[in-house]
Amino acid sequence: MEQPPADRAEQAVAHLLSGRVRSTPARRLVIRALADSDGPMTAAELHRSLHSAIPLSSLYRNLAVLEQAGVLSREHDAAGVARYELAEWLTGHHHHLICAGCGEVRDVAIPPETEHTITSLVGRVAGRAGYRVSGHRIDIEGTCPACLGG
Amino acid sequence: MEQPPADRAEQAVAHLLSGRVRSTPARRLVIRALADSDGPMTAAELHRSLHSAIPLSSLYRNLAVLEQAGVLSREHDAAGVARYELAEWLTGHHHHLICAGCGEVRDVAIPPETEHTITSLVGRVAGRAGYRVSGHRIDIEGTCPACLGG
DNA sequence: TTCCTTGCAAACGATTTGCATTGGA
DNA sequence: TCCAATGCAAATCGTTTGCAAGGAA
Repeated sequence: MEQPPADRAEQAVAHLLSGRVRSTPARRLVIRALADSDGPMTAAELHRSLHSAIPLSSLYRNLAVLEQAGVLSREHDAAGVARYELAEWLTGHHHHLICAGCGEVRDVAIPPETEHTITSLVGRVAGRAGYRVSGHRIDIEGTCPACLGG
Repeated sequence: MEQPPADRAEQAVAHLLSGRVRSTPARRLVIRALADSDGPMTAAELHRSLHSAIPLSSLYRNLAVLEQAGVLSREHDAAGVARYELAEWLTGHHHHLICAGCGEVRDVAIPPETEHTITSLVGRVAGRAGYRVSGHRIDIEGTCPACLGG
């Protein structure tokens, strides 16, 4: 969004090396695929997109390593399947547009002023409940153009 | 939130009957348990809370029926486990406070004016992407009081 | 050498389903 | 009566793990 996918991928790899995490071909492939995607991907989607170059078990193991390294984050979609994307410090803060028809998840950014409003509101509401806030996530549910025109 | 749990449970049962869905003891138990909860519950939590009165397979089947009937909704938590709660037309619109420590999910409401602001903003952002919006969900991630004091 | 990573196959846990039986309207 | 709901056991599917082999530092 703010910067080209290739740069984000580089940053991610650099971050790995700065820790004690190896940069392997498989990991670079995964990072690249996620950097090029316009939304979080499932393990199966990654597997397909990489033409089965990485067996599912290795893929899952690498996803776990990358998640622990802080390079990517995991969530679960409406079907309960895990979806992975680059961590927010790489992609920039954003939210998700989720199609009720086909289930696709697409990144979307909202204006900084509104983000700011939401952030402070969220802090106030959570503080009232005694929580210390670490972040928030907004999922916008709707129907995508493709499913609308069907 | 706006109305006592018992009323919501009654409304839910009435809604079942108004459709072609039977009101069975198991379903009433599930509805009552969810109406009394202050956050979405997993099938395992429901099973435990009902002292195993309903076998897991029947529980899952009833949850599916109730979801299709529009009486409850399903989401998936960070662990990928399904959590069920009464549908919003019964509970009123609300969001979730999620503890990163223990994983508990708690209902939280935010002020109507802010909701309104968010709703219109969300509509604008999604519209720009060609989506027709049907709703939104905000998850506030943080640490609950219990986990903070540990 | 010494770990870390790999790939296969087997194990896992949440959820679903087949089937015979029970029960509500 | 009759279709829907039940309960058990077995199957399913995404995900995880044991283990032996391969690679990088």
